[in-house]
Amino acid sequence: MTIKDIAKESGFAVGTVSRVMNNHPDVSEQTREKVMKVVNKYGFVLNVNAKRLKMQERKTIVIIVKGTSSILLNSLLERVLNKIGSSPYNASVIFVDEYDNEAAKAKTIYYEEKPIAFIFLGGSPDWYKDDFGVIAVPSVIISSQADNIESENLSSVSTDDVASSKAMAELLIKSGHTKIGVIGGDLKTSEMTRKRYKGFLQAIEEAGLDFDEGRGYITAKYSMEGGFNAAEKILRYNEGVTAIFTMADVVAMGAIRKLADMGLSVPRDISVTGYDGLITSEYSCPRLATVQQPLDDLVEKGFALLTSCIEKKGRAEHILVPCNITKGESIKTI
Amino acid sequence: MTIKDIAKESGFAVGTVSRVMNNHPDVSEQTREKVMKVVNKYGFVLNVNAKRLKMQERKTIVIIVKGTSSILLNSLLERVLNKIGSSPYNASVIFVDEYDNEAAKAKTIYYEEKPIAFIFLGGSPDWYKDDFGVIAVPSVIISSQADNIESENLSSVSTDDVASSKAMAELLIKSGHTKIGVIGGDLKTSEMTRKRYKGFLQAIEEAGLDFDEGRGYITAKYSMEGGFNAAEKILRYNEGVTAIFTMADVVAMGAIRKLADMGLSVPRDISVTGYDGLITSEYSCPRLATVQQPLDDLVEKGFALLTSCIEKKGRAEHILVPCNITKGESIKTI
DNA sequence: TTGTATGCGTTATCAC
DNA sequence: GTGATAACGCATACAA
Repeated sequence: MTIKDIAKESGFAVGTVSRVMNNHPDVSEQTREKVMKVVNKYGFVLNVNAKRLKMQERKTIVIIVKGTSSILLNSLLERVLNKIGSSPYNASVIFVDEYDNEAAKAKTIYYEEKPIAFIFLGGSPDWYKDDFGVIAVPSVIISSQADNIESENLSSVSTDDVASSKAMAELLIKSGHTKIGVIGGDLKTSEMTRKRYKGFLQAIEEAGLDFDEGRGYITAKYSMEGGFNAAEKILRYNEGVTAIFTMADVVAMGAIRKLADMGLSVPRDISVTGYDGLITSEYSCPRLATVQQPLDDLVEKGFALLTSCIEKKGRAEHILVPCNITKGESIKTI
Repeated sequence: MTIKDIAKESGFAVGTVSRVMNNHPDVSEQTREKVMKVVNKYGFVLNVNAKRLKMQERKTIVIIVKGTSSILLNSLLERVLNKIGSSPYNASVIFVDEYDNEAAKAKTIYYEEKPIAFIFLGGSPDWYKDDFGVIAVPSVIISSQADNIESENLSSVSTDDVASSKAMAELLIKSGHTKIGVIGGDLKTSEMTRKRYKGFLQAIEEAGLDFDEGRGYITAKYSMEGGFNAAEKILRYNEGVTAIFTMADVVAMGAIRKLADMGLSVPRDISVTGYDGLITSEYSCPRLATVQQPLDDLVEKGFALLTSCIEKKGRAEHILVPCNITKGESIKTI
């Protein structure tokens, strides 16, 4: 069933049918009706491949999500899809593996699909240095900073990891904690981890506290399992710690679970902080002290930036949005 | 940049370039190398639209996910994408809104994209009755049962909700609970909810217990918030309940949070059961008694069924896979 | 082994 | 307002 068949059956030419299908104004109401009757009769839909080939269509925004298992990224994705749904563009979602190079993947897609723009959800700006060069369409990284990449096309909207992390550490310090352990990501590979660590260290330093970078920092995967395994090490290597600063809510939850297994109650025996502000953090027992990622704001600003780059040829920008600290119930004042 | 350009620069004809690009055997090694050199020079990639138009390509499996916010569905999606990644097919992911008619959406996509198959993640078999008729490609619903739809193309792989639910209720009863409240979904719209309720009622009946269907069943959204709001009602309407049977882990978690706010500790003061076996249930405090959905098995069988339908023209089937009950720590023996 | 020519289904540019 | 026709970029049957 092609436009040709519709033309034949309705008695008009293909050009006319095409005009009807695309709602062109220069076709008589009578003709439109006749054609539509045949179209509806067969439930005919235009062949998108032919259409796209012909139109060199560029209406698709490709969303590249780093890993499917992150609750945070899925929340962002949900919002982004909503945004795109009520825009003239359409979305194509690609999931790349946790440890894959998403910029290289984007490059392939860039050539193959010729999207009008890219949205990256999560991801490591480090990749982009090498691979982003050829991508000549507006792109935005949401939730990771990319101000160290000098590309005319790549924007980023993120929270200020250093400042937020520092604020959370300060809350811990203000609550009387002086011996704090940290469970974070891999400092070698994750820029985000480095930033959050930096903020933490700034707070420690400004408060004049001690921190043993060798023993006080435990590297873990950003997962419940990661937090679970790391919690024990924190206690073993750091006698007298009264608080654990983690770099993700999931890590905090894993840690809290492990502590409970060790007979330690949060916050009675030890305090724990999270990061991200997942919905779960509001319902966990205890409610988590966490850095609230402003998801709506992030997506709102990111999408606005992207469309401005697409339509008005605006320049790429790097925006930082502020975070709120949620105190929760997982910090004890001592 | 088209194959024409590559042809011109490499000194061969478009046909030859095409054959090189598609790894046809009947092209000399020398020619292949020369062509590839030019291809690599520009990072040239074939235009997928032209290619698909020409080949009438049907290699795409469309995955329709019901809502982005379900952790369970995202876990399934992750596994399905992995499966497809190591198959000759490629995936296209579509998210439909929680309350949308996914079968109608599938119908549109069916006409537009002409996929070779559909995979539905979650969803309400009810829709399919009306809208599935026209979809003449193999499809499988994973995690929801569809044995009441008589379509030659629609398979389903799911757990036996009635049996699993019954087993969970029996565990509760065996632990000494006789007055149990239920927090479930909307019985009017959700077949899954009806099945889980049916299993629960069977256990109650076989044990000769009483259950007040009017006051004992509280309808809630499948979310933490839903469970949070419903928990209080359960207690208010049912004096002396010692256990709450919920139909999802997220609901259980919301309920547990509410109970904690009311000064009630699980399982000391009241027992709570979940359903789904989310990773979170293993790390929550307390660990949740839950029905473990065998995600790997579900996806494995679903994909096998689908490919058999695609390739060997096997018939659609409705498979039930068994669930395991995880006891967790949220049930008190009384 | 390689080159040439045709058509996939659509849109847009002409004519009429 | 409508009809004819030339592309869009590719794969392939056929010719060389």
